[in-house]
Amino acid sequence: MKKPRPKPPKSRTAVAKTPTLADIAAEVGVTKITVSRALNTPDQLSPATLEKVLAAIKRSGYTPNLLAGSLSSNRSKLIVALVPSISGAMFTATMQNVAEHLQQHGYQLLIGQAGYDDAREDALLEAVIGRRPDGIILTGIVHSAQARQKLRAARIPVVETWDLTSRPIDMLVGFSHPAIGKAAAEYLWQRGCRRPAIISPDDRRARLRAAAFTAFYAAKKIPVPAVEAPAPTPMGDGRSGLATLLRDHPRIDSVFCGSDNLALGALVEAKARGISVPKQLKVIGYGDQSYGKDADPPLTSLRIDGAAIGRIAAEMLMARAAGQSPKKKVVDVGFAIVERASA
Amino acid sequence: MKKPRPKPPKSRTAVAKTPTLADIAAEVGVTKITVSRALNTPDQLSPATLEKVLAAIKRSGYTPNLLAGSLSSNRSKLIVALVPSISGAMFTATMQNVAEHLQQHGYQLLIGQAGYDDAREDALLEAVIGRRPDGIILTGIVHSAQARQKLRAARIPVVETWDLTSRPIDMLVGFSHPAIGKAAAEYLWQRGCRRPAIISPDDRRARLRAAAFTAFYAAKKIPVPAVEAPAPTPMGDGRSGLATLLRDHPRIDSVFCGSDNLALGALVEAKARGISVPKQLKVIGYGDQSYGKDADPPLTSLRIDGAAIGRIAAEMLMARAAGQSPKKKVVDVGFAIVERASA
DNA sequence: GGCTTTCATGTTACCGGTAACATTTTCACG
DNA sequence: CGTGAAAATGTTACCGGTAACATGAAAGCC
Repeated sequence: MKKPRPKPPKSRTAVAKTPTLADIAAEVGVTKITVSRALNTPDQLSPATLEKVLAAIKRSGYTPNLLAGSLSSNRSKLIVALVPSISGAMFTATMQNVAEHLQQHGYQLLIGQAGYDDAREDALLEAVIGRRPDGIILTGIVHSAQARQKLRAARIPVVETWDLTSRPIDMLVGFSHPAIGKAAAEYLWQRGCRRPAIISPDDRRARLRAAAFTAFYAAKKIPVPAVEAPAPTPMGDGRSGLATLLRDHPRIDSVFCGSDNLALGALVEAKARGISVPKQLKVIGYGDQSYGKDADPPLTSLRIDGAAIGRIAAEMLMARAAGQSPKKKVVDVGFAIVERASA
Repeated sequence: MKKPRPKPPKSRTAVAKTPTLADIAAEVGVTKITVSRALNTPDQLSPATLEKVLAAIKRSGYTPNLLAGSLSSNRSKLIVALVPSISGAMFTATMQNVAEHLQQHGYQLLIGQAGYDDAREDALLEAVIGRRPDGIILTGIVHSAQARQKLRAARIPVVETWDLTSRPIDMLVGFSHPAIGKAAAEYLWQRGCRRPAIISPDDRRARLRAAAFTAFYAAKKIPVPAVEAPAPTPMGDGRSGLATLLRDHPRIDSVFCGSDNLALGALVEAKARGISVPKQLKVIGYGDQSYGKDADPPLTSLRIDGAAIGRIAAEMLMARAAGQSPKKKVVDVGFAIVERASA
């Protein structure tokens, strides 16, 4: 049986609200959908109507509620990227490129700071998925099984970056960290270094590089002393890191640094102690930051093409948005050793 | 007259969709609102029901659609911060602090990159407002009249930061750039510098500092040669900047650098030319980045408490969210001169 | 001129949640 | 054991848009 109709509920917002489609429509004397079309598909309207509607929109200072639009259309025109730290200069080029590419397609990029800590990543991912972006770009690969499952269940295109795995959640653009560690080791080995050491950030990817470096020398029965610094590593940690190494292992002849910042700090410390680089000590960095070439001596470093990562990731997402599936779901952008004077 | 009822429209999404509140509710045998309460106000439910619902949620991998929730409740639990560049180390501490504070209150921070270019800021702001965040943090003050009007019309709490104005859109946490330029000039003047120069990024705030610096010396009839570099300024621009200055004005005795990066580059260039710092040339930076103290010589710099800016901005927004209005709508966090060996 | 197309606009339902109020159940207590 | 208050759950409407289909007006065509 029909219940008696409840009395009209009072308006939820007592104060003046921001204008909506309906307000504009009423003012112009058309329906909501016409106003919607004026904004989204203007060539579907007659020039006269279009002009009237746009004028009213302008007059009222109306800003479309994208929450409502996205909910209805199931498209948010929003891509979310998660980075470990917004300060990490490494990812800047990537994000810059992503943002530029997305902009061309009318998409917006928002960046979330995940931290280097895995625990928080899960919570953040949940919140991100909840906002139903049209794509998610992750720095590094996701390790929590639950997070992977949720990402898959959400059916949102995902690009993992800056790392490599044979089983990505969806798509991937990255490179092999172990390959970098090995390349650095080979490079130093060929230049006669027999007593290398490592100064490394404590994040997972840096550890992969360090482990591969150590493994290379271990195969030659050479142990590699190492110190770790909490990411993101400031230059000062490179100074103190080298100081620690020299105290415990005064005869080291080379340092593989897990970031250019650390390498720069090591250079400063070496200079302060009168150790000549590269003669007595070879120093090699990672990241090839722009300041490396201005260091004294100029820094040898491992270069990653972060811009390419961003460009490719964005292209993959845009392809998906257009309904295509990208030719390759996994792209390895590789790396290069930039040889300068420090090693 | 009632039109004939249209035939039931076909489902909009043919493929399997992600689960919704209704799905969970049906599975457990309760209504949507009960499931909603399980997530938002769990102590309103009986323990038995709560457990059943949560189990079903977990089983299904359900992720709440925050678009729908925000639309309905008019609260998004989202704060958006716009920074000129995510690479700018200056804003990192601010964002870090904002993120931490917000997290404690269950809010999420997303960062948008606005660029140093004003034109784009308007478009980005429009998109941001459209997502109806519960607060907006801006780096710098907004200058476009239209953007200011839209921000006001949207009734979203806004905090402008890193600058000062007597007429903020809403709230403000910052400091005076001209005061900094003047302080730097006084500092150098007192140390005997009579032929200063400037290397500055080309963004608006840096120009304010440079202009005040120049004005101080102009009052003493001393012209100040200056070079500009496009923001964000890498260290290399400091090198080339000093080189340019020395070529055109070989007798300068001090440089006020608009960023620590530039100052570091200037130090490198001076050293390369055998110019002794601070004896022949005093160098002063801005930002007091962590690497400044490891420079050779350690860098004198103007320190801004970016962390405090972030903390206060977050507190202001959280106060607003709680329905209070903060005691002070404008906070000047000031600055300090950190004296080291370079000047 | 009548008929088919195309163009411009409207109607209805729905996206997936939450607010506000209503109803039912449970529990304490005289 | 009845009664009133508190606790648990339900009902209805609505947030502000867009999809899909419907309809009326203008235009093309033989």
